[in-house]
Amino acid sequence: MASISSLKVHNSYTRQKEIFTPITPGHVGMYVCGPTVSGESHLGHARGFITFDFIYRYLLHLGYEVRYVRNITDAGHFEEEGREAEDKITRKAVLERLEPMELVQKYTNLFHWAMRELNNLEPSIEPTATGHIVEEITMIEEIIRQGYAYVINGSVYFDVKKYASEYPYGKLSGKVLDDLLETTRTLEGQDEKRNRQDFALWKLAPPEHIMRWASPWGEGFPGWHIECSAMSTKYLGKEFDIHGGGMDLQFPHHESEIAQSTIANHHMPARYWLHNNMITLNGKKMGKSYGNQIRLTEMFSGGHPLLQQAYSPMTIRFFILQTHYRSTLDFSNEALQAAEKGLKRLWEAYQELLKLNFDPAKTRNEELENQFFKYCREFDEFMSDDFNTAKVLANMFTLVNHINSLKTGSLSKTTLSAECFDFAKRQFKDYLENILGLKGESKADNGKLNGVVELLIEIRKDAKTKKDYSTSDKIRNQLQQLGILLKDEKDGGVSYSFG
RNA sequence: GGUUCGGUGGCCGAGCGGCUAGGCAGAGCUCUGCAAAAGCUCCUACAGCGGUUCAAAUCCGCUCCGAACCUCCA
Repeated sequence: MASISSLKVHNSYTRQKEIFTPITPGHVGMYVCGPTVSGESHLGHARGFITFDFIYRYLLHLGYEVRYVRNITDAGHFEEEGREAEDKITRKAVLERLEPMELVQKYTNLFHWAMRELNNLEPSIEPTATGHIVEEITMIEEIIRQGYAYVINGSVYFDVKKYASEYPYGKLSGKVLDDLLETTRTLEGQDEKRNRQDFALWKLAPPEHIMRWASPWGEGFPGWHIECSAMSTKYLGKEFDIHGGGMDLQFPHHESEIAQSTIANHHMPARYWLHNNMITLNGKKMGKSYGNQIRLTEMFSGGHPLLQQAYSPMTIRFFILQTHYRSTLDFSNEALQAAEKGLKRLWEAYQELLKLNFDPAKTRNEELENQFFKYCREFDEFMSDDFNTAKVLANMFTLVNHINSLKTGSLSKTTLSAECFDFAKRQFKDYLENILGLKGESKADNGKLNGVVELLIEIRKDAKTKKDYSTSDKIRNQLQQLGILLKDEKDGGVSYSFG
């Protein structure tokens, strides 16, 4: 088992791999930016949430007590700074003629369903932005008190220029304030802000807005960035261990969180900033701005023009695990189909491994044994090196080949020691199921159906004995059409699986 | 335009100074009544050009190409 002290993570803030040392020994506080529930999640979202899921699972595996906080953004925020402020949820609600909270509920439910399908563990706390208006207002008041925010016409803005003159604003995202000044587009209606880079902490709600809350500055709604700062502070403290999210959130979202917390709490919020990379489609980031997202419901059903078939949740999870989380991952049907087949082969070999045991009648293969020990031990090493799931899987596949060889292939006359089998089984189970979060997907486990299939196998066996191959092939082919695959094993037995 | 990060075999992707991951696809063979699965074998790449080094996909420089962020975005 990997020791806790050897975990290394890539910290976006310092741009290097660092040894992970928690603030409170044995405990980890992790905050991950959750979904905005004004629409359906797509493949790109899945990558982020799967990434932080296996990170969470690995921290648990190492023995940490983890408090994993992932928020739900259910309060709309302005579409674009400077333009006419509009509450996203309100806007869509008007279009769809739904109550804003009805929409929030619908997409929250859908999000939870997708997370379960993908086998993501539930976070320890899943706070909502609208449930923490009080904390958000309190934090804004503190920032005003410190002199880093100003009130204008019922809205509150963070004074980025003043902050940047005293603190390293832009370090996380690699931005220089002067560059931002030059490159920020000229937008209408920016007049009320002192500087264009200033961001809203609180926005006055126009009369037509439905979602609105009373505040010292009038009725309005919180800025996007303040939600996360208020909720992470409340549940994880002024300084916590890990802050995660997609790379596209580094600026302005996470940069702003750092500024807010630094002023209100006198602390950088997180020690380690972890960011997952994007999924691309034809070389372009999958995302709202490009209108090229494939929703999770579409992935699972195959109902999208770009999809040649449906892809199961585990196929998608495996597809994502095969790439390091900080690399871009390119979507294609070919890649997904490769993932589907690879996962099937891996999972079946894993099931075989669980059945294998030391066989005193066979020769012990010490060379192979050493390889099993080495490769299985390396799982720990790879995961502890910034969560390299791709390398863990590569090792597994090498062992898949050996497992199959031991069973029926070129190594079938040899065996491994009981200790070796035990270790390999334990490592595979820990990693595949507990850490990578994969699971079997065979649909039917119906006792009656199994009975019927077994009966048909008996009948087919009789036919085969009589060399009545037309009957035996008919049974096999018909079952195959129903998605039930029969395999004649070498020992004369027959196995079946629901495809 | 600024900042950052990339360009690896038919496709997807690890690796980031020496030991030429892995998956999928393709070819041949073995097993099998035939299939399927599995095994064995083959296909062996690092954008281009220079440089550093005993040794470079890996370090440095230049060129070409691409992406992300600078605006809501996982």
